[in-house]
Amino acid sequence: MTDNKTQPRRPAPARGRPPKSAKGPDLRQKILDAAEGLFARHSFYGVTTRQVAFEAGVDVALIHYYFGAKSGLFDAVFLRRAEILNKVRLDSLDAYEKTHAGAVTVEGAIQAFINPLLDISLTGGAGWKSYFALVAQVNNTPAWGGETMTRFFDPVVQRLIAVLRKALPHARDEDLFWGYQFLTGSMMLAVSETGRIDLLSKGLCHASDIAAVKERLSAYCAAGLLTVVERHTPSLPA
Amino acid sequence: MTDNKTQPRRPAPARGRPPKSAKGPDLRQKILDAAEGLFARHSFYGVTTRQVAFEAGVDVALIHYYFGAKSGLFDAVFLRRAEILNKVRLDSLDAYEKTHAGAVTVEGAIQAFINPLLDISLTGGAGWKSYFALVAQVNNTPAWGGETMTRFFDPVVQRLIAVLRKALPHARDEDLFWGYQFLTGSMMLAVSETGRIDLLSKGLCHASDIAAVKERLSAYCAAGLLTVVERHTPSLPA
DNA sequence: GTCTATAACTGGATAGAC
DNA sequence: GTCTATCCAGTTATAGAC
Repeated sequence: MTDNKTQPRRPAPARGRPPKSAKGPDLRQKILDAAEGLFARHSFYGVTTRQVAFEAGVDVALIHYYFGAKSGLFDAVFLRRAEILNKVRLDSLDAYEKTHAGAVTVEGAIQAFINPLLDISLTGGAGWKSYFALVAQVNNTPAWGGETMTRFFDPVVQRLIAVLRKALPHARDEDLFWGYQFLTGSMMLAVSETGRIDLLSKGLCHASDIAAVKERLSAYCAAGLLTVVERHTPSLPA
Repeated sequence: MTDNKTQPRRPAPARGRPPKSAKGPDLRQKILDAAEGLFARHSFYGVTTRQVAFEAGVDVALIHYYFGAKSGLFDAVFLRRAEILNKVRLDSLDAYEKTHAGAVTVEGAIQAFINPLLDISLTGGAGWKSYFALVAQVNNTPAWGGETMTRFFDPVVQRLIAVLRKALPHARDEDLFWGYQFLTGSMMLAVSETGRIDLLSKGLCHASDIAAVKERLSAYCAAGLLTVVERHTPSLPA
């Protein structure tokens, strides 16, 4: 978001977590949870602060107290899990590179990038599922999607590209970037669980079946990337 | 859309095109054009009917006269090009099957499905670009995206699946459906041109470069699908 | 920190003149 | 068909009491 025309006018009373009072339910988190679910389903403009307040069991004014303008709430929702997700994925890529030094494969690198996300979707609960749906939505928003995705997630992606370069030293960068673009499109649509595949397959497949995605997605992307790269470097050494 | 709680109350005075008066600019189309661009960039709730009216150079009341409620306008935008697109793609798949009877390949089928869309994006102008961005956005909307995509585009997709079955007679349907799911995620993100790849690649690649997509996407998806299918049917005949 | 009350405004929609 | 004028429900946001 970072909507330039609606800055929070309050002096941002609570940066980070609520200063004192480790009070039970932690209303700040409840607001974020409610907002996350609603934004994921109905987009930024499709949700009112009142709905968020109602869903969180909280007064409307409290939202402004904690987050300033509505766009501040959105940013907070987006940032909260981005930090966790980035750390998990960077660690995964680091670990893969360390344990496979000199024997880095395309599929291995892609798995190290994709699987942490799918594992979180499998075990992280409803909050994470909403979050992924939200990211998928932002990913496909021309107005500010490209910029937001870049701002929050670029470091991990650059890290993935770097590992892929080791696996494919003769690949052209254009092919790696386009390959990543295709990958992220598939991955984000899969974790946003829109239910389309249920309808399309007449109940044979389920969008919520992330295990089925995990079984297939990295093989799919790895084979695709390899083919694209090979078309441009016909005689692959090694 | 098909928002159940806000039905157009007017008796839908103009179904199809404005009855008489083949008057120059055709305001109905101008409204649709304006709405298409705005919805694509800012989503349904992010656009007001007043904005649409302003952009179209038309009075707000006229929008309600032609389309009833706001959701009616959205549906009209979505439907207008869906009909054209479906026809083009069905024809393309038919033509491919006829000219390659008995020698249907995965990549050929996928090209027959993807390329008409990419060609339209390449030559169809700004309206079509907006339309694809809009479809991409709907595709990733959990609330009604799955249902809407199914309603408008299922026949073509089922047709693609049928052709793929001929190319891969031993493939399991689950793999074909998941393969399609991955394909549509990549394709729709590519044609929504969010500009992310420009930032990510620091200017090396351009989201608007649909020719680059066309060079790579069908090879990518075909290789991916083939790999997924093969993993489950190790000894491929033919 | 939390809630009440309300200001200030924007939104969709329509009646009725032309 | 198109525009003027307007209704009014619902929105963000805040001031100020507790």
